[in-house]
Amino acid sequence: MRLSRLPLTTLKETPADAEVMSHQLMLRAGLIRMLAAGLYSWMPFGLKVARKVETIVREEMDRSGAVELLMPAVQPAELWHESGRWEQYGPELLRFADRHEREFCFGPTHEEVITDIARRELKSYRQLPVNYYQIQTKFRDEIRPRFGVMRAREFVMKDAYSFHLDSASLDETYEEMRLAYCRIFDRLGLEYRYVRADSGAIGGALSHEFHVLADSGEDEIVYSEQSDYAANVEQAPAPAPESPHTEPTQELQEADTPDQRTIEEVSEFLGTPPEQSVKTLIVQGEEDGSLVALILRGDHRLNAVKAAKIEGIRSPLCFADEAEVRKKLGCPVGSLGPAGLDLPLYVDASAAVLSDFVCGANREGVHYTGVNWGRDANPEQVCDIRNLEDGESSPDGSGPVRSARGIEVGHIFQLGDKYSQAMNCTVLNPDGKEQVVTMGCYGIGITRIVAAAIEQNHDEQGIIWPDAMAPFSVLLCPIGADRDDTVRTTAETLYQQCQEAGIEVLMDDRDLRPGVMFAEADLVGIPHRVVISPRTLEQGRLEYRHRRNLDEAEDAPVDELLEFLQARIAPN
RNA sequence: CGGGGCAUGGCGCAGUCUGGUAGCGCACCUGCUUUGGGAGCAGGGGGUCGUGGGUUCAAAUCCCGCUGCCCCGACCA
Repeated sequence: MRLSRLPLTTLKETPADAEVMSHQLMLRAGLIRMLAAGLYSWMPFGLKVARKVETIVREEMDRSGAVELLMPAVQPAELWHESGRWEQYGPELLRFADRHEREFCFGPTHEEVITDIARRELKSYRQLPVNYYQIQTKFRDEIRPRFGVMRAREFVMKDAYSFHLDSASLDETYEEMRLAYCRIFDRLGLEYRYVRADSGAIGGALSHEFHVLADSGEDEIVYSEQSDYAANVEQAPAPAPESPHTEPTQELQEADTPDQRTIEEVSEFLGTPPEQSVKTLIVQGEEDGSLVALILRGDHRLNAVKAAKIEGIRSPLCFADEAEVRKKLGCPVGSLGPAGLDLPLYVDASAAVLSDFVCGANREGVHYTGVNWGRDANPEQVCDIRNLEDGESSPDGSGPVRSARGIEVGHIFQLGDKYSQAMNCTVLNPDGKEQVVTMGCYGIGITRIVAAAIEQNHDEQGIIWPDAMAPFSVLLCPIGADRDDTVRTTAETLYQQCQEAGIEVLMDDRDLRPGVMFAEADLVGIPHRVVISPRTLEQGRLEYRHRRNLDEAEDAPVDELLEFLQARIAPN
């Protein structure tokens, strides 16, 4: 393609409302444009990249034996009533009515539709297992779309759904999908981890997430360096406390702590370490209007997912707001503590073994010291409601875990019979009896991968595309082509040659000044750059640089540029 | 949805407090010069100041409503 034919508009300045680097660079490099909150147009360059991702995903899905189909994006409400999700799904589901007042939604996912297809198409166990997939635009009316296409409302997803007679068959396909996902992310050239995950609202038993590692990631994952244990912190069990509960040695005492609210402030003020104190968080209980207290060691962080799974605690976890706490408990949140608090206490195991600890006295500006369980407060339940932290021991006993941030780009689930049961999707088994099928589902966020790849591959100048995702492999930069016939004809010849050889080549034939041309080249991040200029052409050579090492120029031969390039372009 | 902020040409902003002929940088167009890291000079086009109402001789500026967007918390590929 010739850049003169493509109205590429790049931005020198960063749009003010783009927070993360990938969003900034996608806007600056002209990959996407925002239409409304969470809605983006994919401009020619951006679309090319998204298509590259799609192609690799499609190839590996096909290789795994999955079969592609395409379902409607708009789905009738009846199906969602059948599965029960019309009521469950909440405002994230975009609902609307047609001219006949029939209710529909824009599909955020397709379990209902595929299960409907399956129950019509699949009659015999002989047709199983089968794994259907599609690549399609989804819509989820996110509470807060942000980070550009990373968390957009409309996005492209590859979703696959497998059907099985038994769980052994599901296990097999699940493993095949895991391997296919690994091949996909390997081919895309991304650094990723797959982790045990919480299966969340979609339900089912086993679940793994694939995360692209990036500091801007919204998820925290923990992994062992000694074994292949890796998990989303959401569901990684925290280690049981090493030291058992010891007997009290101190009396309960009040300490004035004016204007000291956070654990850090109080610890500093009283001269006690944070791990010798306890923090108290008030959340809604299972019964409407009821409150419960969560107690954690001062230096630990609450794990909302683990907490919400505990009986007696509202799921999803919902914090009581400050005003409510003040009204019902008579003190600000910074002064709460388990001693004398008239709420059920859900105490993290690490907090439950403390003795002589510090906590709020449920009065503004006052804390207790020398607090002890049994004597001063009694747990309703001792449980695991905190995050596993970097450096703590791995749940599989293989040594310490590391923690890292990740962007969730893939998620595979064993669904079991949640949908097939509800929607009566059965086949005849070898005994001639009707049997409810068992299901798996497997998602990849195509458009999110584009953003995730940029988060992982950029520098101050711009994007550095991995070969497999680059909109073009090679960028030809003729310098002074309007003034120098040799440059122009050489560039034209090389462009033709590359095209005939099947190399995806982009020529910047806009006759820009070199500085502008290079700055834009760096911004859009095409991996292989060849400069055609009078200066080097006089000596019968060209200048080659890889986007990743802009400081290292190589001489490239004019006569054998194709061979030169082919040796450097990674096979896909 | 709760809390905070913003809305002035395509982008980034000033002007708003203290009402008085709408401005800067980038981008865009024309010409000349320049040509290996976002050029220089000269000229030019483009804005009902988000929207509806109110106050006033006069509103981007003050008041009220609405809308949109961004940021912080609970959801997800």
